[in-house]
Amino acid sequence: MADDGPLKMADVARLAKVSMSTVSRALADNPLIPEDRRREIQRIAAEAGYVINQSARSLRMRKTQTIGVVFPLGHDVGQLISDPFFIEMFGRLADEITTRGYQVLLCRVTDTSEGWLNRIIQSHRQDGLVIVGQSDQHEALNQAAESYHPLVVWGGHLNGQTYCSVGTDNIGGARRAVDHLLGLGRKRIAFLGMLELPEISLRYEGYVRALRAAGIEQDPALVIPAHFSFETAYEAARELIESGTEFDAIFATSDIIALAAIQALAAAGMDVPGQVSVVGFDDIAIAAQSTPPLTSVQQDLAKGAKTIVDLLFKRMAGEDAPSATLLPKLVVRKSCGGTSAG
Amino acid sequence: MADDGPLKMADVARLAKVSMSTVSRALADNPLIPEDRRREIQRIAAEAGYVINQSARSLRMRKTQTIGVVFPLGHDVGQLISDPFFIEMFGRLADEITTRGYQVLLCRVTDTSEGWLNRIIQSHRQDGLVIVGQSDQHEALNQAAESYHPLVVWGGHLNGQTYCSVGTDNIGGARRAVDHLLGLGRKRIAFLGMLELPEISLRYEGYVRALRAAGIEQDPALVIPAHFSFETAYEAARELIESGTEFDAIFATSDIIALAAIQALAAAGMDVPGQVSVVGFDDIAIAAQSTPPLTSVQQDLAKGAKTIVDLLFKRMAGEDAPSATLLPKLVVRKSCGGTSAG
DNA sequence: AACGCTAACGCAATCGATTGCAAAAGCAAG
DNA sequence: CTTGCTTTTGCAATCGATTGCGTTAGCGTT
Repeated sequence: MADDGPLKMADVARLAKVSMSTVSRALADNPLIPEDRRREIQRIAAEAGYVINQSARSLRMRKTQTIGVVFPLGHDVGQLISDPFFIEMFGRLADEITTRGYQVLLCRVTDTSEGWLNRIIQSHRQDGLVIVGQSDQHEALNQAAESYHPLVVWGGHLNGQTYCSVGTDNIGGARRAVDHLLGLGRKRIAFLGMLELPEISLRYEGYVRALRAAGIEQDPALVIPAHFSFETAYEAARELIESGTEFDAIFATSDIIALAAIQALAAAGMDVPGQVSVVGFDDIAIAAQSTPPLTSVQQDLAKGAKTIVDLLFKRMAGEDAPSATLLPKLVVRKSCGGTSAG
Repeated sequence: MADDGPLKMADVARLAKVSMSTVSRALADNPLIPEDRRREIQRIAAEAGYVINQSARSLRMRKTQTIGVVFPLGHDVGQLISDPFFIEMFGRLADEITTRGYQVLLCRVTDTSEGWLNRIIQSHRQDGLVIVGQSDQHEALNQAAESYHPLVVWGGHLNGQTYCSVGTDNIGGARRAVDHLLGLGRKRIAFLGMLELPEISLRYEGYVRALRAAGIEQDPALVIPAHFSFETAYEAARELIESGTEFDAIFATSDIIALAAIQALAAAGMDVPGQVSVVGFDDIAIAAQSTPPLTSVQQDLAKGAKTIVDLLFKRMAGEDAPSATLLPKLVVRKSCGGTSAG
């Protein structure tokens, strides 16, 4: 019984024959109320099926017990968050956040006009923000971070960056991947990815450095723009193949792009790793299962997510947490030939 | 300038030299305020970087512009939401929800003690709920639906169900899959899945009906409990193989389980589809990419998500939307032999 | 009995918006 | 200049909790 109308705290107070103040304090386990009475009130509230109205609580306390997770997608707007990498990151973040007793609000940004981030921040819907991927919003992030502290970004560490970020050493990871290909004797290495994205441009930097260190001249024809979706990446790879440009290896800036490239190569009758070696980035779960299994630069998402959330909570507590960089690891599988040559 | 302190509506009122009431109405595009004045006030607010505080708004309006998406996971508690099927469903739901101007709150239920659903509902953090998968909470759902209307469940349609659900015809889908295996001449068909979950038990029902219709006696030794995670499913398949029980086909109740089974079979030196045919369920993206490509019962998630959200919004508007069933489709690939025999 | 001190408790203000209702302003007709 | 009507505008109550501060109760001393 008594589960008809939505119960308010005043109702519980009436039931327990005390004031609202006392109920509020009792439910909050405030030691101002003697322990036995606290228990009693909690029991009465639970029995009546009473639950604190979070809207009211949030307003009064000026906190929501909620963390917003944002995927800017300044590029690829309106798309489903489909890349397994993002998805896994989201899952891990959700785990870390809920473990700490907070809720997760997914913010899909559909309107990236001037001030989009400020609009999210000022809505006060969340106590802190995780931004997954800088997209092309570096400047907006810098600006927002100036006055809003509880904010951590997953992405590369860029020049003139004032916000707190957590990310893999993109340059180093790419460098290691390309070095590996070079070690296998590959010389015409194609680069697939969108240079407009900061993280990708860092990977490009690693690619360039590896080539330079090996004394190999880089060929602009080998740098191909490719989005994160399977279809567009497949298309990009197909064009590379049909262009007639010679190449003996592909460094793809995400596993999805790598897998799409392998399919495109197979469709064109080219053997992987016989004719072309392929390396991906992220080391998502499917990488190990594909045919052939994919060599990839592994990002430790579990650790990344934990670091992000740790830093965020520090910042929410007013401390000033610094950015962090994770070390990538090259996982060698069959897609690039020799099991561990080089 | 003027982006230091969090602006309140009263501040905007002062800037615009009108009362708060007028600002509130202007920002809400209330025709009570003449259009030109509305525009003017909106401009002033935007320029000042003002954003409505959602906590306050939610409290007063008794609505949050937020939909909660819940993964009960009564089984497998504490796990990351890792199954690609759930993930894709989440992404599609998020798309449908944000498209309608609502936010998405992910509710990971960590405490399934008595009244967990009521606790979510009464917190008033959301205007409506989508529950993904009944888990083992059929009764709790039935009870909650009695007094809480804006709630739609993804899952099977069960006996004595009073809540609104959207789901694939599980019995029919399973029936079609098993019929296909039978058509290939398979007779010893193993069933991998957790019967405790309502949807899976419906798929079992389809499995049983198919066998019965073919006049084949079912063998309890062929029914193997298997969770949704790759590792546990792999273990389950390995045990089936090592048990020595003879079988020439596997009907897996999810693609992840099917993929794990294929790996386990390969590890045991058994050929798919030569010796054993395998069929999965869901037709997730990887299914087409695996080796061999997986035959699977396709669930149309895009349509499912749209239907769920459509029904939910109808219910939020007070209408009484009925449950819906989607028709599954068997996608035949190489993992079960003949390209389309049967 | 009077006093002092602490432990419990409740009053009422507060968080920041929305909105019913009444007042004010604007305008046309008499 | 009234009167009567419509269009604008603002006052003040409200949503449902939390909490600073003052009051009351309870108990031990002298």
